[in-house]
Amino acid sequence: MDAKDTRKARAGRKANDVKADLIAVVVAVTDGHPCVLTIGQANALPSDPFEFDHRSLQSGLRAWVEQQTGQPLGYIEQLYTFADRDRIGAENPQRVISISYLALTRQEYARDSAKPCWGSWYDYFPWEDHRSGTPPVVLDVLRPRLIEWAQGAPEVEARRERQRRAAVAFGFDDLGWNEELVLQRYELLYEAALIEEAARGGQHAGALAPMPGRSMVADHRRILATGIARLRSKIKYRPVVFELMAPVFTLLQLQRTVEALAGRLVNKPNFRRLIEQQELVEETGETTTETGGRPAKLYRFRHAILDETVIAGTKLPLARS
Amino acid sequence: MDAKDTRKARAGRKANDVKADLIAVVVAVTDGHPCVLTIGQANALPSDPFEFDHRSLQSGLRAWVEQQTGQPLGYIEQLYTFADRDRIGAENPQRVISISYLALTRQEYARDSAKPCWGSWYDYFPWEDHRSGTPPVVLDVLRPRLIEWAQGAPEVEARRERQRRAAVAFGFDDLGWNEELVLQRYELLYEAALIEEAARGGQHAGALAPMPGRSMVADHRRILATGIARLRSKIKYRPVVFELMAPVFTLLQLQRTVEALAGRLVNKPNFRRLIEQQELVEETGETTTETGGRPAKLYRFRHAILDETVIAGTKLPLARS
DNA sequence: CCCCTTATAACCAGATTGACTATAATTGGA
DNA sequence: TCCAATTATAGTCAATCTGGTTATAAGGGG
Repeated sequence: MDAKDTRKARAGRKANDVKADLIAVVVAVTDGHPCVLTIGQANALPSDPFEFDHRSLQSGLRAWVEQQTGQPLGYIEQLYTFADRDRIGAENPQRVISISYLALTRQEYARDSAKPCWGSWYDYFPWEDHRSGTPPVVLDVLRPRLIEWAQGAPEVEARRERQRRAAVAFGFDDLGWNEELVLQRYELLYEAALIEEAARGGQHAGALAPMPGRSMVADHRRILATGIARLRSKIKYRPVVFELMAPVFTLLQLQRTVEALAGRLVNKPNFRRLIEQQELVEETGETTTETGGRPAKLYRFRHAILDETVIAGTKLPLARS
Repeated sequence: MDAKDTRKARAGRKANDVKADLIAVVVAVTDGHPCVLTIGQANALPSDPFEFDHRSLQSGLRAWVEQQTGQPLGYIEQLYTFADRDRIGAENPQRVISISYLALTRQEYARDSAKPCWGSWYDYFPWEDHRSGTPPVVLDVLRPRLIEWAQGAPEVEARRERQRRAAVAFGFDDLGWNEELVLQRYELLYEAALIEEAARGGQHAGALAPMPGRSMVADHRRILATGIARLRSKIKYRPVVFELMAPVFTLLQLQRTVEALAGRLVNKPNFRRLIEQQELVEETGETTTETGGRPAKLYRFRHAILDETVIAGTKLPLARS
C-alpha cells in the first residue's frame, strides 16, 4: 500500500483505467417553480466526459455549463461520485465514474435552444411538493403500494422493518414530513419497485401499473434526488438562496423561492424576522407595486455578509468564552 | 450532449481515460487523542487503486480498510473527489482522480504491524487544538507570518482582503475561533507559503524557516483537513461520535472524545443535558470507579435512535402544523 | 477521618422560537 | 369617491431553549 508500490502495480494493468463523467444538477427558480436543466427528452441531466485539459473539475464544469446555458453560474458544489452502476445494464465493459455537481443559477434560455430545457423538479418527484398539503399521490398511490410492499416481506420482523422505514420516510403515522429525506424516499420507492427505473433490469418486465413521476435515463433521477436533498439542507444554514434570486427582490419573493425549494410553506412574519436579524439583506430604498396590494420594499443581498460571519455557528455547548 | 453521442465520441479517444484512486481518512480517538491511520513514514494516507471488481466504491473501501486494520469500520462517508493536481509535480502524463472517504473506527493495532500506524491529527495541524486555549504556534508563529504575508500584497485593497481572510480563519481581532474552518485555514497557510507542501513546486526552493505541522505526501494533508472539517461539522447534528466509543462509556469519556475532535472544551453540565434530552444513550446500570472520584454511571448508545428520529430537524420557520 | 477528585442534580436569567394579532398602503371595482 | 380585497409590515406573548453557576453526592488516598 505504499505509494510507490501502487504506482508500479498500476503500470501493468490498463484494465483498471476508467472513464469519468461530469454530471450537473443545474437549478433555477422561476415564479414558484424549482426548475432543473435537462437535455434530450427532458429525461437526462446534462453530462460531459471529463477532459484531460480541464484544469480542475469545478472550473471545467463551470465553463461548460456557462457555455451551454449562456448564464453565469453563481454557485457550484460537488454532490457525490458514483461508481456502482449495478442499476444500469452492465453492457458496458469499461467502468464509468460519475462525478456529480449541484449548480445554482437564474433561469435564462440557452443559446442552443434545441436541446437544453428547464422543467420543474416536481415533475420527476411529484410526492415531494407539500406546499398545498400532502399531495394526493402520497396518500392515494404510494401509501397503499408501500403497505403492500411491506406485507410482501417473508418474515414478520422484515415486515415491521419495511413499514417503519416507509413511515419515517413519508411521515405516515403522524411522524411528520421531513423534506430533507428526498434520497431516502427515492431509494425506498426504488426498492419497492414503484419507480420506473427499478423495472429496467428486466426482473419486473411485465406490464405494470403506471408509476409516479417522470423517469430519467440511467441513474440520473437518483442524482437529481441527491441534489434536491443537498439543496434543501443547505438553504437552512448557508445563504445560497440568493444565488437563485434576481439582483433585487421583495421579501415575499424570497420566501416563495425558499418554499419552492423546500416544498413546504413557511410562516411569513417569522421568516421575515429570521432574514432581517441575520442581516442577510439591505433595503434598496425602492418599492414595487407589481405585487398587488401595498407596495413592497425591495431588498438586495448583502454580499459583504459572505466575508463577515462565514458560518452560522455552533451547536456544541462550548466552555467559557 | 446526448447520452448516445458522448458514448460514441468516447470510443475514439482513449486519451481521456483516467486512473482512479481511493483515499481514506480513517479516524479513531484514544484517550483524548484524535488519531488518523497513516502509512509510510506516517506521511501518507492509505490509498488504493480503484479495482474493476469492486462492487461499489463504498463497499470496496470498507473491505479494504477492514483488511488493513483488522477492525470493522463503523461509519463511512464520501468526502470529496479531487482531480486538480496542479499542486503536485505534473510528471505523470495520465490524469488521476482521487475519491476520498472519511471512516470512523476504534483504534486497534493492525495485523500487518509494519506499515500502518496511528498518529494524532494535531501532529499535522498543531494550530487546530484549542483545548488548552489558543496554542502558542498561532500567536507566535502564524500570526506574524500571516501579517507579513498580508503586507506583501501589491495593492492596498488586496492587503486588506488578505488581513480580513486571516482574521476570519484564525479568529484574530476578537472574531472568535471557528473550529470548522480547518480547510480554509490550511488553504490560507498554503497560499501564504507557510506550509511545506506549498514549497514543493520549486518556486520557493530556497532554505526556508521550519514550517508548522508534519507534512504529507502529495495533497494528503489537504484531504485530511477536509476530513477533519467534515467530522467537526458532522458531530453537531448526527450521532457519529458513538462510532468512536467503546460499547459502554461514561458521559465524561464521551465529552472528552467530542472535545478531542472539536479541538475545544465544552461545558460539562450543558453537554450532559444535551446528550440526555436527545435520548441518545441509556444507562447500563453499571458504574465504574476507574475514573478517579465518585463512580460514574456507564452508558451505552441507543442504536434504536437511528431508526426513530432520523434527522435533527429544521431551521425553517414552517407554517401551521 | 479529612481532603481531594469526580459525578450528578438543581437552578436562574437571557435569548430564541412559534404562533398569533393588529395596522398600513396600495389596486380594482361598485 | 369610497369600499372591499389584497398584500406588506409591525408588534405581542408565552413556551422553550441556552449559557452559565451553584450545590450536593460518592468514591479514593494520605
